[in-house]
Amino acid sequence: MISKKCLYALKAVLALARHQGAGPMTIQQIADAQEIPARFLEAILRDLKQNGFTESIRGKEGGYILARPARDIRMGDIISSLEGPWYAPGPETDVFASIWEEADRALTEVVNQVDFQSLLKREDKLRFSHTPDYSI
Amino acid sequence: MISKKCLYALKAVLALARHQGAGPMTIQQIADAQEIPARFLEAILRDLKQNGFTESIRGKEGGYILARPARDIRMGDIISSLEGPWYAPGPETDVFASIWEEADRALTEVVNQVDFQSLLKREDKLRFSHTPDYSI
DNA sequence: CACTATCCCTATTGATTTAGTAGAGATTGT
DNA sequence: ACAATCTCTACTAAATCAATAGGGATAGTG
Repeated sequence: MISKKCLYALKAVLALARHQGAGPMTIQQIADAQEIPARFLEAILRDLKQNGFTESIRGKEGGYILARPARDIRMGDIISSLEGPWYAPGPETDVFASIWEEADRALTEVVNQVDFQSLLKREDKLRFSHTPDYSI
Repeated sequence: MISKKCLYALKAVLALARHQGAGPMTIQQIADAQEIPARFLEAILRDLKQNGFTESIRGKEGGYILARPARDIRMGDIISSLEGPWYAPGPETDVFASIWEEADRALTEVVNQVDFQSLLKREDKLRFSHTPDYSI
């Protein structure tokens, strides 16, 4: 099962992507926007920073920004940096090994095809289709 | 990460597939063949039975057999019966939901293409290619 | 019938991971 | 100096995982 930590990280990066160009976002802002426990998010953002996805500005007026354009960050990048590999590539060469590898490739291919720019677009479309239309 | 329980289950079914037609295999035999803790395997085989993959014969001369031909049992069947879904299909329709679904499909497709008859074949080939050849 | 090898069921345990929380420190703009 | 921010280490409660334990039920055999 995909961990909450990873889900939170994805949401946080999405929030930062949406905010890109508008200065840094504080942990609290991200936490509020995405309903993530702030103290937990703090640790997650530190991880993301260590992995080169975000940069931080300290002190007053500080916060987090994306280290590169949303277009250049893929879901798969975030996931694989936070989750360990989902199967153990042990030294034993049993029958299953090659299948785990193939499954891993299939999974990776899907999440690597989605960058955060396209996620923003997807989100916009979703919002559009879910917003009730009260006009007459 | 794929659980040991699931790995053990796959190995157990593989052992039963190899033994098919030769009467029931005891828990202990399977445990020995696949290096699985016998008491743990016991619980796993009960699960497999409940899910319709194996049948058991009680009493002396008893043991486990596959409930259907190896050809008709796929890796994916075993996995999805033992592991919960690897992502939580919640009611929230966020941007990620459709991607998790796609990833799930990709994964399922891989493991559903492999049945235990073909695993036996693969294993034979592996053995062949790994057996040192001492002839001169 | 007694015996023994087997599966069957419930409960318990120890280790690890997950999902946070707490408290104090360092940095920066005003 | 002050306040708002990030930074770091440590701690904890709950859940899950990987078994283990102790009987019970069943069936073949002499």
